[in-house]
Amino acid sequence: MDATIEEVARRAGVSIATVSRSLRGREGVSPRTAERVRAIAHELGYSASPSASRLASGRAGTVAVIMPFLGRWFFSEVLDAAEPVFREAGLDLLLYHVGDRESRRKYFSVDLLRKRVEGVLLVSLPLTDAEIEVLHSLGIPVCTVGVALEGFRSVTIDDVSAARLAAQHLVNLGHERVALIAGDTEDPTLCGAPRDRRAGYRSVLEEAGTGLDPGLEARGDFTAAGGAMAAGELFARQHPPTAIFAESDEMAIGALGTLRRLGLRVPQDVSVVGFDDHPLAAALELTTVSQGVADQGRRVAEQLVASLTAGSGPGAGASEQVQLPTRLIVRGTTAVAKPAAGPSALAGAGDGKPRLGPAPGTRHGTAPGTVPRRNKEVAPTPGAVGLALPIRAQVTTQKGRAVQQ
Amino acid sequence: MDATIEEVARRAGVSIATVSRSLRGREGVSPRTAERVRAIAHELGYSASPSASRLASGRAGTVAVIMPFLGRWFFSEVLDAAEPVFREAGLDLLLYHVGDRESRRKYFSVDLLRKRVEGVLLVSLPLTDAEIEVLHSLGIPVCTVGVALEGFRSVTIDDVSAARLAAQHLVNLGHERVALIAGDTEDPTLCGAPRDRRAGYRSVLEEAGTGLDPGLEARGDFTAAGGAMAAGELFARQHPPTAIFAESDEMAIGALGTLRRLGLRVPQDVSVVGFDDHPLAAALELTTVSQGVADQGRRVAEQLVASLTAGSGPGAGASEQVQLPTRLIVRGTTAVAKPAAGPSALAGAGDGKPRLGPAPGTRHGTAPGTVPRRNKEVAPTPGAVGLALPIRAQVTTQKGRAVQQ
DNA sequence: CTGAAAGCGCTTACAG
DNA sequence: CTGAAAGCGCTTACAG
Repeated sequence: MDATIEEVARRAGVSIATVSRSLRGREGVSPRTAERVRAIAHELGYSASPSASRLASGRAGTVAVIMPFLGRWFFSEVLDAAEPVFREAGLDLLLYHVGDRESRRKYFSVDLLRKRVEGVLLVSLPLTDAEIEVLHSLGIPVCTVGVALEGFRSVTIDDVSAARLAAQHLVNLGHERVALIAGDTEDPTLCGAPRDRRAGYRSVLEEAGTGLDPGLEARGDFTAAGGAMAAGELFARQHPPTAIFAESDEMAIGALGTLRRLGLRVPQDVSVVGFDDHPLAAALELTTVSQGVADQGRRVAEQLVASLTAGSGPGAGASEQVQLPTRLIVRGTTAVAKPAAGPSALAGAGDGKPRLGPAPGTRHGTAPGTVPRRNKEVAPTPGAVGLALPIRAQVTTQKGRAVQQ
Repeated sequence: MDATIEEVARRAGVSIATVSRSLRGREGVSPRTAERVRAIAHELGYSASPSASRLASGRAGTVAVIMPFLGRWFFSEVLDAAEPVFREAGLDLLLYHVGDRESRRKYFSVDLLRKRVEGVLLVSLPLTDAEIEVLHSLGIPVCTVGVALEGFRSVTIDDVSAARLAAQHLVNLGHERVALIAGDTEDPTLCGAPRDRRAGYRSVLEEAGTGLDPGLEARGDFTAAGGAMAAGELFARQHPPTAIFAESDEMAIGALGTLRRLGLRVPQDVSVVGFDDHPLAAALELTTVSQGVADQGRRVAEQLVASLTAGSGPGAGASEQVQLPTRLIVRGTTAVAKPAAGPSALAGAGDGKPRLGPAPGTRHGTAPGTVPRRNKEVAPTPGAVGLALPIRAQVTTQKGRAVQQ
């Protein structure tokens, strides 16, 4: 089971060069010889030592996937979709989790990557100029997903347009106080998604003429707990919102929990839109913006594999920037704004203090009239177009009415 | 930046042997020399070629993490917790996703693992005897998490006892028709978790004297969509349950969605308990069994690293089986069974047909009196004890009452 | 089509 | 403490 190439060669009565050529399907070996060698290799359970063949050939046969989070849905979904592509291409997948600044410095010191991998897939990781410089100096293909980097191939969505879909949907429903639960937009190490989604949200509100209110923005850190906290803050303020757009489904679901505890009904009292189309969003009937995460993962992996096999051929170094379409999926958490609800409807929470505890005597649920509308309304973004133009998406209700929003 | 050890040696005026020793912190080098060599190596941006040093030393410096799913929460959480342990130990993490039978055969053909990694972490993957045989023949440390394998170290929980916590909780609340949403218990390739959780559930029901009703079990495939389907089936049957225990939070959340669509209130009409303590479970106030997934991931990684560094020392080959404790976390989705509700309460869904559509005029929500009780009631399992004894867990309510259940 | 040989860049006994 | 040299197990020009 632990045979070496020399043993195979001896057993087959050929040179090790011939064994190597036969096993790797090279030209220049007679079919008969090749076949015999393969049979013997199989019989001996031989397989080439990766380190030896890497050292001799100079090819690492490995790609690095670098992610800042492993536990969050977006990231594991990308990994799940990318992995089979690499496997198919015969590439080993070396996983790097860069969390803190410390590990970042370490991984981007070239040492860790150079001589070790022949390609890098960077997932939603924004980098400093110095880090980008390091990646360039690696001299190997680097592809990114979730964030576009100057000079590298990437697969992304248009976060501005995607966020506009969500915000516009709420504005179209008559909401005048639309809140944002943002990811961490302060941290410069975070990637462009939170920045762009916020920009999209703001642009819609500005166009709607409702003006921007800093009191309508809160931070949720892209986690359910963060979303729950953020919703708590929003409804503790002087003028609470009537609708919430959360930059991720996980935050939106956290917000739903808080709303229930506050005794606010969804969507009667408050509408909520998420972002991602997390599997649980469908289960919870959460209206959301689907960004086809699996697609992104698969595409970027294919992009990297292509860069690897293309070698230094024509266009290999070209920084192809693919932008995938997104769409709004209207489910049960959004509804027309109440005629003139005002803060009165929020009596239970409008006392100026966060009220995360339960509100006895109130209920949370989906109103009879709004539940039936499900999963039927989608609005594709321009896709592969990066302009933040006003979205006039085609929305089809279950009854078949086409609506311009 | 691409210096070789020879260049460093020349530059430092020493032999490459000395460079190697200095850089690896070996004994037998004068401090002065070692320091100078390190300085020059750093200046030249030198780092040893992994494949060369692996070939020369025979050590792979890499561990394989093998998982059947990358997208499901349990798996990404384990990965997230295990990764830093390997990084700390200077080990590369090679990720293997074995889904279909095809890729399994491939990965377990020894070739893929041998000569490539020096340790294997198997996540919740049940194996055939042949596959286990292959792992043994690898001759390297193999640790498993989520499932215990004969002859290998492992970190698991007592799934039987853990499931009993959930079922007993429901029985104690007076529920006489407790349903199970199981993972795939038919598939022999699935690991012991679904089998054991079902066993725990059944044992409680048998002890409770309510008897076992096959009509109270449905399959959910460990996904939210599967859980939603399963709940639909359960409530389409002749005698629907009044409580549900789902073998994962994702399935439980899917079930919650279905219940809402059916117009059934949680927990007034139906109680629901999940399994995992998924981050979203807290947000949704889902009563669940916490199994400390991050703990399991960290522990098993440490176990593997220990096996690696212990080498063939005393007890290195011992198959240490660690069993971590679980606990019930009572939140807002479980409540005392209705006095004598019977199928009447389920009028809207008791027509014998799956009724996944919305039920107009009904609401879903958390009752005033039950919401306040949150996150305070926990019941540790015996931990590290594998016996499926009747659980008499200590449960403390928010009001401080101690309850024997 | 086939083989002998150099070489990939390290590590590790073995001498000194 | 230090160095010269063998060797890890392959791949790849280079001859034939």
